[in-house]
Amino acid sequence: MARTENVETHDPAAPREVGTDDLEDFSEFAPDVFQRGCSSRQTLEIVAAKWGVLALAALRDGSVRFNALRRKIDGVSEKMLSQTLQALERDGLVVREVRETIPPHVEYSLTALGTQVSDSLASLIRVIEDAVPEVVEAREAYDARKPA
Amino acid sequence: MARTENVETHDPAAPREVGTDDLEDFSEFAPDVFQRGCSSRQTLEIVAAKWGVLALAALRDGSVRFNALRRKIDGVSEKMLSQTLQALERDGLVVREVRETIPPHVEYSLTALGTQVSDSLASLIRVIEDAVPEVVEAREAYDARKPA
DNA sequence: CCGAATCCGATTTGATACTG
DNA sequence: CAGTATCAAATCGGATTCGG
Repeated sequence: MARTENVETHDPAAPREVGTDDLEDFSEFAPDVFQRGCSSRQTLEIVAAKWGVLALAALRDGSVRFNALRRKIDGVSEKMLSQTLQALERDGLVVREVRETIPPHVEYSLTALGTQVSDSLASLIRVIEDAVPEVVEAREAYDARKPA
Repeated sequence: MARTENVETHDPAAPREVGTDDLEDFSEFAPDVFQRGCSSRQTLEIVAAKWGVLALAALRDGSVRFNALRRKIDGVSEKMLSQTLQALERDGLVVREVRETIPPHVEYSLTALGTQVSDSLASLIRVIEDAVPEVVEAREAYDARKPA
């Protein structure tokens, strides 16, 4: 019974929206993404969250500033990008470097681990982008079968 | 302004929770996951959704029945698994085969495209599982820096 | 200019119950 | 067995506000 006791409906003092689950620590066991609570599953949920893939992919170019990332990733809000980057930084996939200039200058880049992950994602993205015609066709066929 | 006019707070008659965005059709353009509305981005959001990765990974073993998938993917609800599989089927990554017996017998398997995607995901998962010790350490360091 | 914190509606999620 | 329906709760995400 190490689950949270936080039963307060919608606690506003909890800025823990992306990838900050606090289930049990499974780090002693063989990592298995299929087991919930496993660290690897937690990391997967951050990486494979709505903005995680795109953030990691966008960082392959090298070091990128916050607003440059924001512009590149169409549709992301400041809040979600910020949260996503924080979660990725916490898991050691991304580094955040602050240059104390005026105006401030913050750059994000990949760690070695982040680069490995990003490489896998790049291959995933390539497959998906190349498959667009096929996917569109599949969708049309599916929707024709199930118009309901 | 082609966005939905569905302003009714929480319309229960809308079973469109996974991967059924209805933005514009970008299929004429060069696919770019960074552009919202692009088909490739829609597919990515299904694949890289909370349960998409695990479902595709779980299907690498071959043809699997619904409840077997459900047992393998710890924590998934029937509803989400069902929605995820439907979305994946719609995009042509998964095939659903029904055997009209009593009791019913439904098997899911990967298409050729689904297999390609799943291969990328397998590599991603391997990286993440192998990195668990590193990630756990990174988390501790991060939390020590920012206990607030 | 960079980004974090707060507020709050909308969407997604998941337990449970129910159907073919 | 393989889902769908229902509803409450959690999460998301945009707008705005605040701080360095």
